[in-house]
Parts: sequence; structure tokens; C-alpha cells
Amino acid sequence: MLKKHQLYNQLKQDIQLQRWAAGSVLTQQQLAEYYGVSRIVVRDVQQALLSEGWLEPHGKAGMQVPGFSATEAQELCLLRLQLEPQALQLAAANMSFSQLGQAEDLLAYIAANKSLAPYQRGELNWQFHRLLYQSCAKPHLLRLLDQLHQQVSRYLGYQEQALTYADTSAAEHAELLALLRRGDTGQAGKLLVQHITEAGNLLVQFLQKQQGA
Amino acid sequence: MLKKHQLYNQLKQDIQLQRWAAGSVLTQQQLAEYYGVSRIVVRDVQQALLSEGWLEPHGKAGMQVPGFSATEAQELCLLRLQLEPQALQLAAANMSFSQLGQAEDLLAYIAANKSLAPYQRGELNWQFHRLLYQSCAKPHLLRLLDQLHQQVSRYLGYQEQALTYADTSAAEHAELLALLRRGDTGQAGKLLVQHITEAGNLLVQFLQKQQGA
DNA sequence: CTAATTTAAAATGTATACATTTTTTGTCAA
DNA sequence: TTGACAAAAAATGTATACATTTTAAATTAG
Repeated sequence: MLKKHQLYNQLKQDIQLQRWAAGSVLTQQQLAEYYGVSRIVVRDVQQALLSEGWLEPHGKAGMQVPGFSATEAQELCLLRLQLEPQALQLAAANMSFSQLGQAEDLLAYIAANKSLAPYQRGELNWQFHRLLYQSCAKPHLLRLLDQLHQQVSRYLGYQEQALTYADTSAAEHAELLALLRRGDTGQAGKLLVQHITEAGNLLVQFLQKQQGA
Repeated sequence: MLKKHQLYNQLKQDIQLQRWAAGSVLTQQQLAEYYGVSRIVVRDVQQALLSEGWLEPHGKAGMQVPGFSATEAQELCLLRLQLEPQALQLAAANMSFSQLGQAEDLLAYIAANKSLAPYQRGELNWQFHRLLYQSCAKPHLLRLLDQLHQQVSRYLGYQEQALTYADTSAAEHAELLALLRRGDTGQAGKLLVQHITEAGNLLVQFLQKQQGA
């Protein structure tokens, strides 16, 4: 029998992999029966996923699996641009070598495992970014960034073509790290902006094609 | 017997008015008994207040009433500065006269009722700000701003002296509206920055004195 | 046939009861 | 006295049962 956090992961993954189609309305009963847990657990998980944008309200009964829109993706990109460079700037001052090392380890790990599932790769990439921001010592800012990532990751699971971008992304991550190591905060910030913009544009273009078809 | 949203409001208010002291650990049972509802309801409300920063995790049992810190207030101010001017900028283009009118009505209402409770005044002031940002058409940004306001409002309830600032604040709100009406977006943005900064500084100074004592 | 109203079904909210986990208390040996 | 260990108490998690609300279906008047 699934525990709460297991159901949380399972349902999230099932949404990401389109096992529940966008637009579907999921009721407590339905999910409780399908996953073999009580409605109480489903309620908790639904609530969590609702606040993270993995589910949307749907009238007074059920929750709806959200779709994908280029407009939304653009907004998420905009918010990343608004917050992440700021976080990096603040963090740069307090960053320790141990953290830079950790980040480097992460990059190495990603590079070594060529055959990671897209969503795993996405998760690890975010962990890398997250590490860079960590030492900004602004808990609320970090919380907002985590939320933002939740929303973005829903798209990344959808956009399988992320793979085509993986190499460019990895190279930029490495360069970012190098700039931080040598203390060139300004340049690092600019690169980060470029990095986020590129990823955003790629995603938006992908979605626009999708919508056109 | 209290319904869910009633308990939500009641508990929030009781926290704001220090009926539950900062640092207190509130368990489900305790609250369920005190407010005369079942634990299920308490659980839901606790979860909501947790995600809004009105309660903090406390180990594996109970939730803690958070305290106040100048550092946190400063961070919240920083985030407001990072997001609200952006929202205003985006909204300015699409703002309708009906919305400007609504905002004006709000200001008039606040001005007319001199004897509003501090938290009511705070809530109305936010509604004013919210109205200005509304037409930015960026749901995620607006959601972040609402969250941010939740956190800030906890402080505003604490800082009773907000009243001393009320007049200045009202004047600036009026001027902001005038600038928007005449389409001077740039100047409006600058004034907003000043407005948020002033409020933030006042709050931070208040908290620093408090901490010193 | 359409629209409105009633009736049945389904879904969610809430309370209670039980299971599991966590915390505290108390005991005993070093 | 102190520290580790065991037992009891308390708190939370989860399931089931009931109450209320909401949605869908069916019936009937126009």
C-alpha cells in the first residue's frame, strides 16, 4: 500500500508522463480507488499538487490536470529572470569552496550518466542551480525559486526535446561555475540571464509549434 | 461549530494578535479541542497556514508560531521591490479606466473610515496595490505577490505603529493613481519603489528597536 | 421539444475509531 | 548523578462511516 509521499511522487510522475491527460478531471474517489489508498491521503496529495501547479481547481468537485501554454512558459521564464540572477548575486559573496565543489560534482555526475531519464536530468540540473543560489541566505527567495522550479519542471517533462539542449546547457553550467570560482560575479550574472533566456526560448518555440499543429 | 474557513480566519487572527505567543507549539489535538472542531479540519487549516508562513514546521509533531525578525522583514521588502514594480509596469499598458476607478473608490473608502482596525486597513491597502497589478495578466506573478503579501501582513498586524505611516501612505497612493491616470508609467514605477522602500524601512527600524530592547 | 423543477447519484466535508510514529516519562545499571 | 534503555503517554497518520454539498439525471409542465 502506498504511503503519502509515494502517492505524491507517483501521481506527479503520472501527470508528467501524460498518464492522466491534460484536461482530465480527477476526483478523490477515483484516485483513491485507482492507487489503492484512502481519500484522506488523496486529499493531502491533491492539495500539495494544487499549490505547486500540478493540478488546477475545477469548480467545486475534482481537480483538473493543467495543459501547456507558450504564454505560461514565457511568464515562468520571465519570473526566473527576475529572481535567479538576483539570488546568484546575493549568493556569490557568501559562496564557499565546498559548495562550488559540490556543484562541480553534480555536473560531473550528470555528464557521466548520458542515459538519464529527462526528468531526472532536469531535477539534477535544478539541484545545480539551487546550489549556486543556496548561500544567498534568503529563505523566502529560495522558497519562491523552488516553487517556480516545480512549475517549470512540469514543462520540462513534457518537452522531451530537452535532450537536444543538454549539451549547450552543460557547457554553460561549466562556464558559469568557472566564472564564479574566479569571482567574476558580473559576468556570471550575464551568463545566467542568457542561459535562462535560451532555455525559455527553446521551450516557448517548442510549445508554439505544438499549438500550431 | 466553526467551519473550515472560519477556523482559518480565527486562527490566523489569533496568531496575529499574539493570542498564541510566538514560539508556541500548536498540536492538532490542542487546537481541535480549543476551537471545538475535529482534527481533520485543523490539519487542513494548519497546512494552509504553514504554506503561507503563519506557522512553521516543528520537528515531527506540532507547528510553531513564528516570531518576527528584522532580517526577514528586509528580505520580504527586497522581494516586493523585485516583483511589484515589474508587475506595475506590465499592468500599466492594459489598465482600464474602470480599474482606475475601482482603485480610487478604495482609496476614498479608506480615507473615509478613519477608525479601521490596523489589519483591516492593511488588507484594504493591499487590495489597492493588487488592483494596480491585476491587469498585468501574469497569473503566476500575481500568485507570488499574494503569497508575499500574506507574509508581510503578519508583520503589519504586529507593527501597530503602522498608523503613524498611514497618512504618508495614503498620499502616495493617491499620487500613484494620478500618475497612472496620466500615463506616466516611469514615474509611477519610481514612486512605487520609494513607497515600498519607505514602508520596509519603517518596519525594519521598528523591529530593530524591538530586538534591541 | 424545451425548460424548469424534482429526484437520485456522486463527490466532497467532517467526525470517529484505529494504527503507527514520536515524544516523554520512568527505571535501572554504571 | 548520569546515561542508556524500556515502557507509557501523546501526537500524528490513515481508514471507515456518516453528513452535506454538488452534479447529473429524470420527470413533468408549458
